[in-house]
Amino acid sequence: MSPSRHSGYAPQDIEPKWQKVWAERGVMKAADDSLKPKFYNLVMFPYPSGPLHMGHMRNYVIGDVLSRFKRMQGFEVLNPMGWDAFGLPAENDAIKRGGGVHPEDWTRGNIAIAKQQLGIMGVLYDWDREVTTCDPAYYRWTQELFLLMHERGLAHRMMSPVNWCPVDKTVLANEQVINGRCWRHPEVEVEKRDLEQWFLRITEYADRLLDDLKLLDHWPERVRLMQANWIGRSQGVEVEFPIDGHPGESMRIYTTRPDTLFGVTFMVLAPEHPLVEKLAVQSRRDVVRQVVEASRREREIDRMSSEVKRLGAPTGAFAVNPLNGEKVPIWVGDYVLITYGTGAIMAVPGHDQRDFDFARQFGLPIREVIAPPSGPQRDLYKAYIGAGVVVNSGPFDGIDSKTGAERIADFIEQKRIGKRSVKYRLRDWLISRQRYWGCPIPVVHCEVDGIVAVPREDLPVLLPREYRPLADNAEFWRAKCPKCGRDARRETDTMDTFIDSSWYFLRYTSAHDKTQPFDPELANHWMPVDQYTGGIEHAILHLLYARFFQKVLLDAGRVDATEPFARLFTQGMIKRGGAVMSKSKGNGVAPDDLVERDGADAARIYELFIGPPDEDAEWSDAAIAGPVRFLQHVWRLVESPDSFEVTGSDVSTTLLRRRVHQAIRKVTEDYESFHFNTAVAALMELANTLQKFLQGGGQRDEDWQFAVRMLVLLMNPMAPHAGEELWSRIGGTGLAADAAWPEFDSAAAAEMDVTLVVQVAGKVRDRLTVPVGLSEEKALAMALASERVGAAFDGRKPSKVVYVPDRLINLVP
RNA sequence: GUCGGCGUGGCGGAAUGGCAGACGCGCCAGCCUUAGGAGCUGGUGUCCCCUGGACGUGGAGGUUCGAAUCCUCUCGCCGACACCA
Repeated sequence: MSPSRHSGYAPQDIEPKWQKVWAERGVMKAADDSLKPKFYNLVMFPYPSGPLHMGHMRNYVIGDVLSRFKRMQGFEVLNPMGWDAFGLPAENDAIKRGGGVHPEDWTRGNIAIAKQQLGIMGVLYDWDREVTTCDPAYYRWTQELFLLMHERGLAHRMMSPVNWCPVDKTVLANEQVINGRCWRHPEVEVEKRDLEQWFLRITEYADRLLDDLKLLDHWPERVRLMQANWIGRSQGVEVEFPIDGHPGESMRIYTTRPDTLFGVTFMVLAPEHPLVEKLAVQSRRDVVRQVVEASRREREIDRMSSEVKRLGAPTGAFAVNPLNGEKVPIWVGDYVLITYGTGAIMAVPGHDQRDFDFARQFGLPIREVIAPPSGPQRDLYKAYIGAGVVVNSGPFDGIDSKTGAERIADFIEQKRIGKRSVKYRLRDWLISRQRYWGCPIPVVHCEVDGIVAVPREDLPVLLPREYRPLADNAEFWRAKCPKCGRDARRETDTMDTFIDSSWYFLRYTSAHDKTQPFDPELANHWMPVDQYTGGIEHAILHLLYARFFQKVLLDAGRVDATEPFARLFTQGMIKRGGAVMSKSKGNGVAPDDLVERDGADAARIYELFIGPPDEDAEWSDAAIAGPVRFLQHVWRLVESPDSFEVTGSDVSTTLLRRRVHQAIRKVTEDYESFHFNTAVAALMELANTLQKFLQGGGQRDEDWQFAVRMLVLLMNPMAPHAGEELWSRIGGTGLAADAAWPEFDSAAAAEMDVTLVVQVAGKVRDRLTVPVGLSEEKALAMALASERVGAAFDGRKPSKVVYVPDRLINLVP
């Protein structure tokens, strides 16, 4: 059934019409040379994995509302769109279908569908700037940026343990490892193999990535916190422990608690630590090797439980505590990570829970060196990890642990047995993927010259059309060394797709540049992105990588902005049936069906009205009726105001004017602050006021015309098709999309009378209608004159009066 | 375990120190109507001695003239990270 039957509102008729007009007139084309202030509005580009559902669409609707709003406010808006088109799902899907579909065809097909879906939702972009990361015209510049990283010493090859499926004989991405098993062969455990991999040295930027978070005061606090935790800077001390009986050999450890150095009762090496083999005494070698092997396998299996039994064995060697000369045993233990700090620790079971558990399990001694302020009694089941007074620590006894940590660190540096040091949990970024559907890494391996970059003029290194691993494609990997001309082997790894998305926002600023990744002048004109909108799932990786790229490009003199995204908004997910809407769960709502039944405008408004956009929301199939009725209501108000019966109401012309100006103020503020749900509510209220005005027999004079015009313009960013149609029907000049945003008149918006709440001891006793700005004396007199209040005081004076003008008066007896 | 977020009618939510429940969904009653899943009017937190009043924002305490809002503790749900020395 079409809603048109009763209100005349027929979205199916008007929506395609205006979509065509917007496209023909290039409404969302951004001019590089405009005199208007620029506004770069960016929505995270999608991975085209299939048709979009209303969960995805929320993001694009929010972005579109903002673009349209900012345009009407007089900004030159850059609002581009593209496709994060490389990646595993394309290959997985091809595999699922027996290899029948080429990843590229699958991807291009999905792009075409998604693009069409955005179109029918009335979401506009400057499609002239469209980028697709799997286009050679794009990835050629991804390769160029890789070369830039390589030249700057930021891209390097290094041995690294990777996940290896023994059946497929291939490396797996982390996402393809499920509970330590291959996603396609759950019967076999994944192995760790050491392979040479490409890394980007993001750790060199750890400090700046952390410190510059302070500049991002328009980012959500929690995203900044997540990034700070991910980078994980800690300050501590590295200390050398000489090894007993191995002159010249020492064990370097890192600790954030130098105040506990006198509490060391043993040392632990990570199983992968090179000293393990060297130090293990003959009689211990087999046991130690067993632990190393077992922990190697253990690593792969989900270790969610904190009650895991530790793996460990003594090496038989001893280290000497450089502070007190004590000999302590060196163990190997699976709880020490080779990837953090020095891969070796001093164990202080008295004041570290993990060391405590290990000591308990293996019967190692525990010594107290920090006395808790609460007294000397110690919990036998856990370590005391708090601050206190240093004890059993020779010359440092008696000082508080915080000062003690500094004194001992000073002492260590004076004696040259160690130094203060900063560590990060952030690792270098492993970007190699042994996968077909990705951007080829543009280097060649030559037996004589080693790793040689492909010269820029030879870019792009084209991904062959033939779908099979690049390492198996001799036509691809057979190459000549660019330096010496000998036969060489082309790199067959492709890049992590997060690289493609780390610079796409720069490409939009000059999407057709044939000589460079982006034109620095245009990039500097548009950057930074004024508003970036996307899912919270990208709070860490994508946003960190993009910030890293921006800083590298800043250092290379290619961009001026320190940070790429000035303002960030992370929208919540749409759930249905309690689960996040997704293709795999089959609970997605297709925009196509909604558009057909209720129209794009109703679908858009419902998505905005569903709740605060930064929070998750539960989809209701029934609740879209509200937005549908709202649009019909507005249509009827504008197109057939005579159809409202005059039944009497008290909405005067003055009140109508006032409500209109209040709505302008409210809706403008709500758009600015992303409170779209309350913006919709404000427009619904305005429509209800217009109806009351008609029912009160209000004349359709200038004030009425003004009210209608404002209603249409205010709703236009959210319901642009109905907005355009009504705008043209009421004789608006040009497109509503190009109309100037309404300004409110604060005098016209001001109320004459307000409701003053009268409280006695904080309880509401009466409500008085009083003029704005009433004096306290008059308010008090009126309050006491009130029957229900006067009775409570019976002629006595209140002991206290709290008066909040235009709001309330509270009388305390 | 660590960090963070959220708990308000039957439902989505509004109110960020000042009238709790705006706006909408659903529901109830009525009107109109050859019947539409339309439109219009009124109602819709709980309870009571019902022109009024008491209680009410997960729970317990606190600060304040006044708390959904701030503080402490606690319970529940969700998310991120997870042996980071």
